[in-house]
Amino acid sequence: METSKTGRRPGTPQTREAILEAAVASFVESGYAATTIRGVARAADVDPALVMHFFGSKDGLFDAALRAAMPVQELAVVLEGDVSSLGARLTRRYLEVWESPDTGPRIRAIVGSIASTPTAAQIMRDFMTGELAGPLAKSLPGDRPERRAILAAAQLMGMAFARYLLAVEPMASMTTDELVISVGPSVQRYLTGDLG
Amino acid sequence: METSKTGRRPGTPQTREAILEAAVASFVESGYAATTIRGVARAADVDPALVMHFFGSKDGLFDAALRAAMPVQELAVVLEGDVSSLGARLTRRYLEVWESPDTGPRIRAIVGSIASTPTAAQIMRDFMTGELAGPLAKSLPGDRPERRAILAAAQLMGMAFARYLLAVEPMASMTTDELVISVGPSVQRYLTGDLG
DNA sequence: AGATGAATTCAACGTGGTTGAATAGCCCCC
DNA sequence: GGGGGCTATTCAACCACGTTGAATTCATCT
Repeated sequence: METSKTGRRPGTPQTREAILEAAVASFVESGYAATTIRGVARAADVDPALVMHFFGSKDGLFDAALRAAMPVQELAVVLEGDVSSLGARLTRRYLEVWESPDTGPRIRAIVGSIASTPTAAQIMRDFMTGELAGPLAKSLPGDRPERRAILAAAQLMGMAFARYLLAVEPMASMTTDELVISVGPSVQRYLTGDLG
Repeated sequence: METSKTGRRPGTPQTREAILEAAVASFVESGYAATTIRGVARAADVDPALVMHFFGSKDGLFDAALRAAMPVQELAVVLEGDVSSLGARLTRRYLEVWESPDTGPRIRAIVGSIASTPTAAQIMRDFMTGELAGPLAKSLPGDRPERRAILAAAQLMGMAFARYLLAVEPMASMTTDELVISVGPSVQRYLTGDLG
């Protein structure tokens, strides 16, 4: 007899994971706009409506695909150690996250999609406050630690934005060490210096 | 007789400008994704195909609408005066551009659309190098002026990104003066300080 | 065995960007 | 002063996309 087309497939369904995997790949490689639900469905060998069934909307898919994949990856590990050299350590660690082959592309996909999707801005906001500035503020000795932390985070964002998204020269071709030496002290000033 | 539907309209055609105006308004108010060629055409009381005829594609329309509208607006005016306090002046001027009711929304529209459209990144790159870092580098006394200028520009971008696009706290609710006092010295360090 | 619920597909709708052909007004040249 | 060519303008259509609703099949619980 014919293999049935519609209805539930036999066997244990891990289709949801397959869809997510295909979605992450597409969002990372092609960005939000160029990623289509139909394309993801095709890649996962599945009907487009099934993607909707699981994730509700294209935005929901983006959310599920990239929020889970955000690097909770031990950015806080650099907080241990003396705070007088935290600026350099933090700058270096941050650069590593943007350059790592698995975390970097995802971050770029999220940051690049800000304003096209409402979720992207929310993910980024959650990351900056919850993941970066939050823990950072807790380990700062001076006054107004939240302000210090967010100023440092903003400086790091700007550096990454210019270097990895815009790839503007001569920022893009500086070495990591040069960046740490150049930017680190500014970060350090936000963390422990005089803010007026 | 009937007024003709198709063919050229009588009178001097300044339709192109009307389309551009409608496009700027829509891009600024609604962003790139939510702006539709059909909607712009409707607002300009014109057929969608005419928009294509003039601007080639949605991306071309975006380019024409917002590149021309970018603030060549005297960012270089702050370059006059002593370079020892340039950091503060530049920071203040930059904030003004992002906060001005006519330039601010346009910049936000462009920056927010990066990666959805290839043009947005190009516009932003041109702005950072040609408009900001370029003239800045020429008026710097120290070594590696291009690097100094781009580091300062990146710092300013990060501040604006966190404050105006993400609106992350406590960055969004700081006053302009507080920002100038906090961020100005970091910019100053990039311009004239020791970079290692 | 029957019922319930979840997984899966199909077909369709509406909208959006884009295209190709067609028409109508303007201007230049003989 | 009439004809040819350029440009502005519209119309109709195409195709891909996000999304929806009903239908079907499988797994599981009672």
